[in-house]
Amino acid sequence: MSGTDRLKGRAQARIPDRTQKSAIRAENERVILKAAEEVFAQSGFRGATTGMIADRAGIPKANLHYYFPTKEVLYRRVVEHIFNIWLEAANSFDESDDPVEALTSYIAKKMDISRAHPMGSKVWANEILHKAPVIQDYLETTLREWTASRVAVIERWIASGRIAPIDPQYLLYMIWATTQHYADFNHQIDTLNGGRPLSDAQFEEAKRTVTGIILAGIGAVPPAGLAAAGPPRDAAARNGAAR
Amino acid sequence: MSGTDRLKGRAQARIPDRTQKSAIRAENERVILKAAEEVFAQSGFRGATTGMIADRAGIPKANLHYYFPTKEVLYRRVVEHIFNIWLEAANSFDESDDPVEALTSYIAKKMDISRAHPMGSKVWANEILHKAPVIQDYLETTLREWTASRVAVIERWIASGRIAPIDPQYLLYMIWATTQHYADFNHQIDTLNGGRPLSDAQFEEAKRTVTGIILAGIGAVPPAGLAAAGPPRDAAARNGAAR
DNA sequence: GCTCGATTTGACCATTTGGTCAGGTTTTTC
DNA sequence: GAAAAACCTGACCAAATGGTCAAATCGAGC
Repeated sequence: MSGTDRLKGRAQARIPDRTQKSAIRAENERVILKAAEEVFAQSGFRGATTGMIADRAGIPKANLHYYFPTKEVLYRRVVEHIFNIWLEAANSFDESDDPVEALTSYIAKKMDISRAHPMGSKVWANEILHKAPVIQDYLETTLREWTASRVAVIERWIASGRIAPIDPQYLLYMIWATTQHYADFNHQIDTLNGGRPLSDAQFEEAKRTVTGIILAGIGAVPPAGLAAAGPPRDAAARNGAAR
Repeated sequence: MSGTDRLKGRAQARIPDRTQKSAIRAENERVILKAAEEVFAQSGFRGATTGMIADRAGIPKANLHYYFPTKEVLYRRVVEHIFNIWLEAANSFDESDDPVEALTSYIAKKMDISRAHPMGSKVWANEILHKAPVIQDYLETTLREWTASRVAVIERWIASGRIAPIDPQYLLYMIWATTQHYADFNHQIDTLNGGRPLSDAQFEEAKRTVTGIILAGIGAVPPAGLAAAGPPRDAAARNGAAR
């Protein structure tokens, strides 16, 4: 489980330094990784068997082991994939220096990821739940740096009086928790929604609600529906429409 | 995994109807359940082995199977235990009909549970992540009813203008997600906190931040630190302050 | 201090599972 | 078009694991 030691397997050294992998290999790896993501999400690292993954990918187990020497290597690849998607979303945080715009776009992006990649998010959640045996190094480097720099951004917002003085760290956790909840706990959400997944409209409403509560919660914008006395556009419009 | 069929095992019928179980049995079950909660939280249902649980409980594996015939029975007992704690917290939602008081106390209670029972929360998260193979029935009955009734309460708050018109369902999800995050993702939080767990003071700050953002977010209270100028209540004052 | 049910446990078993391997087939390269 | 490399796969193996069992020990009531 250490993850630092590698290349002890035999197949590893067989790949020279060529950057170009054959089309067959690329396609098969893609199929296997997709299957692996689903099975790992559904069953966890331990619960997933290479047999299950191979079946779902439509290939014999021995073939899977031809491309990925061990279950652990395969799992690590899946987790790295998720983390890259997560990082991509992270960029939308910097789209603007305005808190309303930046947070709106970041939250929307994270919500969209939860909807588009629920499996990946679950794998990530599982990994953290089990103390990140495979990706602890990412947490301590990339994630730590990203978080620190965004905390700084939020602190500037506070200093310039654009949002209320809340602790940035806990605001970020709140955003992460809330957005990922729609992926990780989607089974619970579906069950409470009468056993059906949220419709597109419902999901958009959830997104609006989440964004609205957070923005209003940090004083970046007035709470929806209240403050109706003000000017025509902005909050007043939301009053009647919502719900 | 269905959960509806039981009593097919042989050991089940051995327990008559007596309500009183021997002191030895009670104590051993307690120790085993505690160990099981930790191991299931750390490794998931599949990743946990009865051997690991027995070791942690300090008894031979065969002895564990004397008290709990199968791993599944043991797991179910653990999950039921968590669910009961969760339900207990749920009551604090009804402590007051005032949104500020009710939500403050509910959020505080849920945060405290995350801190006091992180293992239990993780087991629950794991269970939902894997589509609730064991507790689907709870989701469809108790949880569904509880949620519906609290949605109604929140709707009354909205109707009487005490909070902004947000969708109650998504507010609840937000509270659940955020509070449970401190248990389920505590490893990530610890890592971002320099590898150390949150101190009591930090945790209280987190609790305040979460409560503050949510209450302000739904317009139950002005955002901390802002809106200090205007009239005491009335959201209109917040309008200009923001942004 | 005897009896009988409750408890304890080492040894054991069947199944599952990650991973290997030898030998075959296909694709690429020259 | 043939040699080399890449790819494929049925059969197999050692280790791990959930669960069983028979025999031993303990404990409360008489």
